[in-house]
Amino acid sequence: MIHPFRQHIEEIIPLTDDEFDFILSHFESIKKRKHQYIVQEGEFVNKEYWVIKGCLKTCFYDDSGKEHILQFAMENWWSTDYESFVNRTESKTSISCLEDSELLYITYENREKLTSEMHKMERFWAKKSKYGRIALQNRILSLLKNSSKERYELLLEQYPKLFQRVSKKLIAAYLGVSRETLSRLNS
Amino acid sequence: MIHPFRQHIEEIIPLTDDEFDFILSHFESIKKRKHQYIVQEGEFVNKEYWVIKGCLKTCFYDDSGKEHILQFAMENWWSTDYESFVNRTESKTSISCLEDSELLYITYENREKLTSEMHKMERFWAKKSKYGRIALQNRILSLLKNSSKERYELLLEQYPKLFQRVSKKLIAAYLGVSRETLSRLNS
DNA sequence: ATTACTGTGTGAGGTATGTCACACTTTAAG
DNA sequence: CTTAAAGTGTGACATACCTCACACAGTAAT
Repeated sequence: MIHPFRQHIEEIIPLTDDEFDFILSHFESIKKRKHQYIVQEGEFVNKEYWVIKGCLKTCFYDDSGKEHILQFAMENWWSTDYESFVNRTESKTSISCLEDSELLYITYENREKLTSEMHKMERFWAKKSKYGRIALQNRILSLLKNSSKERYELLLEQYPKLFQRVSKKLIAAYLGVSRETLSRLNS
Repeated sequence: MIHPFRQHIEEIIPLTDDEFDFILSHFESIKKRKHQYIVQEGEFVNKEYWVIKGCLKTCFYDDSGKEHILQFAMENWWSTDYESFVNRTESKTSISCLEDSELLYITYENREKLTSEMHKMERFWAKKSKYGRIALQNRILSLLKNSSKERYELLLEQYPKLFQRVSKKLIAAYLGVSRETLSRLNS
């Protein structure tokens, strides 16, 4: 059976067996239990994670202590505090497990090494970065132009599986409304 | 005098004279007047622009016809409908000039060509893409966690020049509030 | 100079959303 | 099994923000 991570990379760049083994040798795997943290606010993050199995949330808090969600990550998604990872600054967000999770991760140093040793991976990450940027841009568009109800429906349409795995409170924190308002959107 | 575009690239990657000339040969320049469009919604965008002089807005409209602003671009900033440019899809946004403007642009084909011919530029764009992603991420963080007043103050702090060149109506459309509300924030 | 257009501030009133409170159910922990 | 904790829905009320209206200043076009 083909490794799900290989399948993920090959959606963008075809690989030989040797190339995949070489890539994989730069990663480690790790298991984490529900409620455990992968990244804590204020840390210097030097790993980027890929979800083999499980579900993560990237969250942050406003001055009144209210939680907001930047991103969920389910199977085949990447997660890290991107700003901290790229700029070597303190993380503004925390990442934790919503379920018991199995992850691959690559350190900053290994990512740099792999980027320079293997041009295919430089191209892979460049593509990923482009797509990530487009997704974020569309989220901003949606935050500005759509009502809460519309944002709720768009999310439901795009990621129906999320609603079976994640509490409404967290969905609300992602959409930018209170859980009470989210609850009343259906009526 | 050093070309401002060279200076811009050299903030990330040092260049020889020949390298810069080679890069520049892939670009064209163009002048546009205030109110003219660079990109219109629905078009397939195949150019990426760099502002030598002037000011652009990237805007889009909700169902009620209200204008929202995704991005401003002043001197030394890049602008295009990134999704359309990367994915070869129809643009969701329009880009137009807020002042008479002077621009450099590169076509999609030339960008691909330059990326493959010159590894330094592949790295330059990869870096730019990373930074762009971080900026967008921070905008989402701000939209979720900060009040309108806080967003206003953060923008004023980060881009004071913008307020001397752009109407409050457009600032409001960028921040995601009505111009009336923006006007009342100061009191 | 005249006219139109755009930008800006401010009042009045409506609406969407937030906050607090409580009830009840479901899930997790000892 | 028992108890605590988290998730969910709903009512009552407060509030931030939107919309519409109007006034007036500044700018551009004829």
